[in-house]
Amino acid sequence: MKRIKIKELLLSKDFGKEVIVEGWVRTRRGNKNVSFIAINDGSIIHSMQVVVDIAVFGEEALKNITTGACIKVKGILVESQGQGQPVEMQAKEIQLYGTSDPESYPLQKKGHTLEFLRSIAHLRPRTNTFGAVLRIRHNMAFAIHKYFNDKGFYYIHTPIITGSDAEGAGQMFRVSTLDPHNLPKTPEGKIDFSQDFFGKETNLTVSGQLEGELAAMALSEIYTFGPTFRAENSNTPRHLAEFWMIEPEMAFYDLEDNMTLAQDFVQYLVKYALENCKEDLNFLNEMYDKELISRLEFVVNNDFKRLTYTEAVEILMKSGEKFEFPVSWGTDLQSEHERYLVEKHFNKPVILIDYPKEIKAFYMKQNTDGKTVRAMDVLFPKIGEIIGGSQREENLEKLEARINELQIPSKDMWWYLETRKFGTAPHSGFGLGFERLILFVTGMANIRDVIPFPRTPKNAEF
RNA sequence: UCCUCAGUAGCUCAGUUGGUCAGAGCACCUGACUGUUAAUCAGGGGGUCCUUGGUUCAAGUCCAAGCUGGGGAGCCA
Repeated sequence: MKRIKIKELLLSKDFGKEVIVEGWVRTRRGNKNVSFIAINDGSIIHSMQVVVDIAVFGEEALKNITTGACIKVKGILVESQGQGQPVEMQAKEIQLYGTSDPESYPLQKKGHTLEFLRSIAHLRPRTNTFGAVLRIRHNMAFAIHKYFNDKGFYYIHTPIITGSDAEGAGQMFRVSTLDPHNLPKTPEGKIDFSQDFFGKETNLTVSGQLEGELAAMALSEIYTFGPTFRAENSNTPRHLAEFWMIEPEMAFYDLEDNMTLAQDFVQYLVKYALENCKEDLNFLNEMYDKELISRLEFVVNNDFKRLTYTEAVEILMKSGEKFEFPVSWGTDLQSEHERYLVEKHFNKPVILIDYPKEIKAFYMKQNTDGKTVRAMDVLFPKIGEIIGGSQREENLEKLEARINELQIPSKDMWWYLETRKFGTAPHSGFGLGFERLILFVTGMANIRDVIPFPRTPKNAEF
């Protein structure tokens, strides 16, 4: 007889049927005559209540069935006599797979702080909160592939090890097989990377965008979805050193098309969560954020406000709001400015476009005003920037001029520039931080609580 | 990296002007209870007061440095 997942059994009406469940004990309680075991197998947030007649099993047999233990139960599925669950199991046989010393098992029946759970990341998937977050995370990953597949986008695997620092997006993690205690040196005394594994200096990727553009110049509409690494010493609830990013890149899309896709994409994902993760969202709504579900519904049902950077600066200057940092055209907007626009002025997600070229990356399409570029940032309540993207500069001369202006070493970028040389095309794309999406969908406050094993400065445990 | 707050039992925390200050709740263990729902009730065990150094007759308490964590900022996704 095969086990049946608790998710399935809780919906079952096969009362009187003999079934098997396997899972981990959440709690056991009761008295001299009867014992109740809550067993959870992670298939759903709810546990199965197993009712044990102590006269049949004996107290000794139940002694090791403690919180955290793993057991197999064969029993009869019955309608629950108690409140709180529709069905329960009357135990006939119990097999103990693994004990769990209650003295040292760190998870209790009572709630723990998220900070403490981070220190036991190997066990926190066994909590209701992380079970919910991890199931939602899975559903969002699946929905991302489904969305793009249904739209005819192709999934491209861009390299994780890169030989170019093209984007210049902050500090990178070096990839090397050189012996750090005995580094080969060039005659000039510098490290001789020609002797390294790849014969050159290599790093972990900070973005798959440039390679994504290459694929879009052949397959029209593509997306990447992979790990991304930033060695920035960022200590905030919104940054990780290792995170996952989705980067669609589309030939023949202008910035308007790009914005339309970004909004449709995010709304699809949030709607997917509302429809497919109802039980987990209800739990998070109840325990962490009473406005979570209404906020998700609002995002699904309302267009994002689109406006230019210049318009945003005017709104901020006229707002009368006292900002810590003054607003002026040409400087990047501060968190407080973005929050004002999203949470106070428009009270909905905002897409800002046409930023000053000085504060944006070299590859963004230059506007005819000579001052701004076709950039877009999608700003969300509570988490700020969730998407950053742009229409790309497809004109070779303009792109090269910008590269020279910024003194970007273009030696390693010949292949990128050749897309503008051979059959260039208008195209656009954006990057969505996967964990930031999960933050928004789950209502969690810290990005370290939406990835199973967070990598942050001074922390690579587990 | 900067600003700021914190670190005392397995967890969450209290600990006053430096002088019975080693404490509480929960968890755990034992017992009671005829169906529990974070069960309830009674009892019990449990400590590197983050680390190092300093001030003092005396430091959980004051000072310095460091480590770790939270919040805010910057960088960004």
